[in-house]
Amino acid sequence: MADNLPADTATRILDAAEALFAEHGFDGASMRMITSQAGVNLAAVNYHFGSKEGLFQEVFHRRLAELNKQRLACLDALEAESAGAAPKPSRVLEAFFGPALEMAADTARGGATFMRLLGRTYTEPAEFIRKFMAVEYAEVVERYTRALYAALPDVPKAEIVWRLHFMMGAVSYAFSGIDALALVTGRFDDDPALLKPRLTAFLLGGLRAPLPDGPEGKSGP
Amino acid sequence: MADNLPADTATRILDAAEALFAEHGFDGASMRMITSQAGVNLAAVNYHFGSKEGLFQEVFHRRLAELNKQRLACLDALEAESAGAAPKPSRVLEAFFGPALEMAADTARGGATFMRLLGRTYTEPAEFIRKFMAVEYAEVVERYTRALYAALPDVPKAEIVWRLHFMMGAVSYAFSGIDALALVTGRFDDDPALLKPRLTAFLLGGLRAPLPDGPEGKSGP
DNA sequence: GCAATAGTCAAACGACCGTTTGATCCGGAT
DNA sequence: ATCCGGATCAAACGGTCGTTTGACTATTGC
Repeated sequence: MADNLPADTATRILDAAEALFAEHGFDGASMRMITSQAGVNLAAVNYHFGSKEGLFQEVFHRRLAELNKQRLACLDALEAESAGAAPKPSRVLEAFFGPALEMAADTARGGATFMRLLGRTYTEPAEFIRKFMAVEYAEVVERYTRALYAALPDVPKAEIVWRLHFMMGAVSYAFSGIDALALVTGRFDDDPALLKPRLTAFLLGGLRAPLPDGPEGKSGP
Repeated sequence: MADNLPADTATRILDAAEALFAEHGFDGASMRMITSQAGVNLAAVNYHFGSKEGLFQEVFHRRLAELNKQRLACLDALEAESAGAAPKPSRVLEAFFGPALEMAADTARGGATFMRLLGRTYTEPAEFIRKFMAVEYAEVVERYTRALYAALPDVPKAEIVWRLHFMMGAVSYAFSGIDALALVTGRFDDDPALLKPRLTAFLLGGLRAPLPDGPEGKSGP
């Protein structure tokens, strides 16, 4: 059951917890499952992370800190490149979802596992989870909503917030990837590398869709 | 803790379970929480539903059977109306997501609660859940994918399946509605009745988006 | 060489889990 | 009046949960 690479005890716990939380959820993955898969003593989790909740938070912080740092760097580069002018919506979307999609494609270092976990965690309303997710995402969401406001001046801001909401739903669902559909339609045999262009095309179409009530309002270029 | 309306014992259990599963998940909602909220004896669940899993399945079957019956009826009506010709994509989408959105707006009779539960359950990979979800959805998905193939002859079938996948993600995420975003951007003060036009506009934009790789392919009218 | 510290370990803690049991109640058929 | 089956009930079952304890080991600083 132990990992191939011994590594640090805390790291082995984080890796095992990431995989088991993704598969069974927070309540469904027990401390004994986690520690035995990590090949460490049961008490090690409480020693290194204080509690099961502390472990859960650290599993997320380890990945999200890196992911959101990349997202901010991408946006910085994009804004520097188009000095002063508003970047195109497609570029903003790519800056936001690109790093996540790359992480989702990284099956070797556990990125894919984490994105599955992230996808299913978005829909879990446990309070301690919502709390630290809000903290972890605060800066990124703030910067990107402002970038989208500038990129889509014709679309009302409230509409943009909603659509960002919808987009994150589509993405996290694509990650959690349990394929409720695939169970019915038969498994996709497609190359998973095709997910990125397909998803971004879909998201961009939704982001720039005509406004609901009013006339056949146009939107981005 | 007991409900206002005494009603049938089995029904009271189903109502309480629906709410508690939505809030805490399958593992997080215990039998004792459910039965005490329903105001019934602990053993009543096993007597009426056999097991906790049986209860969970029945919570879903009660709502999904009705929901999918409506969806099939909507599609029947749509196909009868446009005799022979392929219905417009927007009409197909409305037939599919309309009943779900109406149920989500029904806060009085618990429909909204169930749709939150449904949203978070899509991302839970527990095997017994995936099994009966596949059974429950089989006919509806089969009929609607065929309808979308006909409605969007220019879009490759694989692409349509993917996009249906993305759309269900956006919708279920909108339902689970814990508003990971709202935590950061501040709560939406908007009328929840505006969700339907906003969501359908977004979905239609995504469904008819230009294809990813090839030329600037057009799609539906 | 020795004290101090960080890490690991087996074992146990009380609490809660889903399920089962057997007694008890009750309305309708015999 | 009696029996019967469905429904409800308090109580208990064996297990598993997250966490804590206290002893033991290895490493560090002086």
